[in-house]
Amino acid sequence: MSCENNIVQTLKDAGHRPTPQRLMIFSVVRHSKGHITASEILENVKKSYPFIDLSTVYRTLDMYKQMHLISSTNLGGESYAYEWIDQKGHHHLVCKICENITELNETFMDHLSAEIDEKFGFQSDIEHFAIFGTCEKCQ
Amino acid sequence: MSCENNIVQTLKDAGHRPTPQRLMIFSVVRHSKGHITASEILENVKKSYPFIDLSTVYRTLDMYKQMHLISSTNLGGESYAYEWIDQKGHHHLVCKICENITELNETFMDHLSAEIDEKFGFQSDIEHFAIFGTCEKCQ
DNA sequence: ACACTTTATGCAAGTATTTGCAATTACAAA
DNA sequence: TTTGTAATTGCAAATACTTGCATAAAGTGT
Repeated sequence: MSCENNIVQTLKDAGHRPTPQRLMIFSVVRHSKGHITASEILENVKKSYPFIDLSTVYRTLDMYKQMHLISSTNLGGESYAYEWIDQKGHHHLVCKICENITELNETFMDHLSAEIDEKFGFQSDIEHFAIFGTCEKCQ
Repeated sequence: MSCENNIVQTLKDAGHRPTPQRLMIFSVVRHSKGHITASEILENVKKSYPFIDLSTVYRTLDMYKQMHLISSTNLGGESYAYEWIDQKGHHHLVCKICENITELNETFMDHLSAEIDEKFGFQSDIEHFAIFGTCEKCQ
């Protein structure tokens, strides 16, 4: 999948229209370092196109999510964190005491995924998980 | 932990007051078969005490959650599903196509938990997880 | 270019959940 | 019992996200 360069084609192939709003939202999420919230996306897109509505942002994010191009995660804050999905999904350990977030780029989830597929024939979409708990320092 | 009979003592031990509202909410969640939503809890409690407010329900659920007495899960619907935690946490496989939910009472998550603890010294609270994906029939 | 069909957008109103605050209640100390 | 203090409640208002609907834009055929 050539998500990087060819979002227009990717959208068309999936039967969706490559509207300016969708491309702008793509661009903001794609070039944001790490997580970004829906209203941050809105503010960013508004710099180039002030008339965009939050509902369009949410609808577009939903669409990209269904296409597995972005992930959304509840990281314990008040709003969801969105992120462009690169090659390997990644996960987070969120400490409920100090609120620190550790990245988990390992293949832990791949094992789990494989086990679930084997036992239940269920293909899991584990692209981005947040696991809550207590970190080493705070125990 | 004697969650079943002695909620009053459990609350006191944790430094919380066993108010009528909290006991009623406990009772509704404890005796509900399976998942229940915040507004279902509200409606149930209102049968005995019509003046209770939704915010009290949410605050009480948060408190029980922090005490690890209940779990809350986004099962893909519009509102969160709450559930009393019994001995063993359990998990769900939610099919995004047919929306069917499979229970996952196995120890899959225990392995994962142990691995994370080993590598990162991070104690994870994995009591109730929902894993989204595609079930066997819908693939 | 023109007309036609379908999809996507913006707006306004809705739902789920959270928060601030003044009034009330639980509990402990006198 | 009475009184004082801190926790808890209900209410109202806020926030995050979703949905319905009329208009506008995109894609297709002529």
